[in-house]
Amino acid sequence: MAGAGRVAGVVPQGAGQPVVVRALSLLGQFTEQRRALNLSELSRLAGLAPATTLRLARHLTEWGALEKLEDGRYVVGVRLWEIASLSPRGHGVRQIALPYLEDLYEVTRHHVLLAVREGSDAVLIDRLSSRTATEVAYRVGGRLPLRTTAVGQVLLAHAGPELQAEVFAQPGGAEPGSGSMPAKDLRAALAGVKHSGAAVVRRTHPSRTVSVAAPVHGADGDVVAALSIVVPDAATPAHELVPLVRAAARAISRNLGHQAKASGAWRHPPSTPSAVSGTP
Amino acid sequence: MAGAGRVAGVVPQGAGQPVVVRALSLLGQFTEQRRALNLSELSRLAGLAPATTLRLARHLTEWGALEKLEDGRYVVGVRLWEIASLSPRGHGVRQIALPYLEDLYEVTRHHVLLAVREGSDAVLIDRLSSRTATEVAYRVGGRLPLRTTAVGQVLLAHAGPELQAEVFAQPGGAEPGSGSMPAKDLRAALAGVKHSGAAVVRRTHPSRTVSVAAPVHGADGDVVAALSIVVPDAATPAHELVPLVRAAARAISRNLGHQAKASGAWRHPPSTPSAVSGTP
DNA sequence: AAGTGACTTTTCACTGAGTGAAAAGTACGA
DNA sequence: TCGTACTTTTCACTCAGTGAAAAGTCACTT
Repeated sequence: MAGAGRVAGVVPQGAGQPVVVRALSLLGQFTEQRRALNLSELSRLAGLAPATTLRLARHLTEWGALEKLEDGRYVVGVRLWEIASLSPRGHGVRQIALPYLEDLYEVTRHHVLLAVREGSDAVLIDRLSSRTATEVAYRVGGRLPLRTTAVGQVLLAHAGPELQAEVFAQPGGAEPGSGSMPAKDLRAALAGVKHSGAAVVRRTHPSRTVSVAAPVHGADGDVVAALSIVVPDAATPAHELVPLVRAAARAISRNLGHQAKASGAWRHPPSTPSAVSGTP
Repeated sequence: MAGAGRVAGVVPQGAGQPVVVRALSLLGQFTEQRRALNLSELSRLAGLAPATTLRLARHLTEWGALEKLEDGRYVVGVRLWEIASLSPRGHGVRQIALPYLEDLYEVTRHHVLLAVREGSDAVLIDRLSSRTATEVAYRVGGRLPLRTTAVGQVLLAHAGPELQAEVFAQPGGAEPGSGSMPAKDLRAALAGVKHSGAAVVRRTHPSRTVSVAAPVHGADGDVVAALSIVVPDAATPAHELVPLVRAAARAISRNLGHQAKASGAWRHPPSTPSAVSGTP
């Protein structure tokens, strides 16, 4: 593959990456702000030749990963959404956690968040919010920074040292309204998070809020997700929320098979379809 | 690409399909029952050589479409889930419809479903259910038949004639508890659905239920989704539910930009980020 | 009607990315 | 120690994928 057109001796290929990755990178160009892209946008953003982009986009469309609108633009397809709903760390934890999130929400009537780690970010898996609660910055499916959010700090505190080092090395601190925390302070904060079993983060933007997050453990003891509640500052003091959030997080962990005679839970659905698989 | 190993003149490749599609077909092997697959299962199910499967699975993993567990098995990754959450017909309609689904649920306390069409099936986009409501057969992200479900009949009634023909040609009728409807009766039923603006379907399995579904229209007038309520038989008579469901469906349609001076809605997020994009 | 600019799609000669049989490595149980 | 099943590496072969260029399409402008 990869030719130089008609003239010989020209630059061969677009990238050193395999076709499959290049095709997937097209999917990666879609964002919250850019939910529909035309061919030239896709081509430009992904850095691929138009002809190549067209062919790949067609293959993706053929399978259902993309859909083509009548105006020629492409959007992410339902088929992809369908497959993605099988993601254990996506809809999987969500299904198990949902009832507990609802309990927490019913009791407090504030925002309740569930997030998992993906690379050096957190991804928001679910959010319950009343229309009257304070404004929140993040949407389901969106990414959150690890440094400046409560869920992020919980996930970071329990992550491997390599990841922590990577995050510390990042520029960071640019998040508005959270006060750019010096690297040393953050390291200390993470230690505190690990000991206390909860992270407390204050923000001033987009509104004055306090977030309290706690870790959710999987069957093997790893931290697989973080649960958090976001309340307006000056509401219930944080130290009263900590036990509430920790208790809910523990309940979810137990349902995931944590410390429960290694029942397998969502890590072994074929043998024990008890936990994740069912329709509640 | 595609070689015959060392010996010359042997069958060349695994399939006539492009690499990208073959890679995506690996994703397609994951189902509700099989959320984690090892290499040989993937290889066998997809009909690809082990070496090829390994390479493709690695590429998918590299990008995040798959994740590899410590036991060597693969699962669908959060990155894919993240991208899929940008699907206008997936999370897109869901976001807009959710408040109305909630209203319907609050008022009736029965199952509320939202589904879109994907190929010759319906895909369940969202479901609200109390723990006390009747049993339902389907899960979010799962597929529903078009012939035998209320949402399916709504989607089918408003689909193009080619699709209708295709569905009529299928074996069908094998769904338990819905009474295999003769093709002619179904065709008549669909006409009724189109006129009355609602589909009513009775089931006896897994429990005795009545479903009432109504169409949701997009900005351009097409039916983009179907909304339905599922109540135990002998509860509120169906004819009383029809106006309720239709009203909710119309409210959602309006929010999608239906008949509202072609505001664009979710089909044109870049220009008018009003509807789908926001975090409610 | 003819011209302009931007986008999509087709064409085609070239070649290295992808292929899969076979072999080697790994893990587990008898 | 041997046997079985799965994962991973190797490697000679070649065709699927590539992208520059050209052609087609569409919406505006003059």
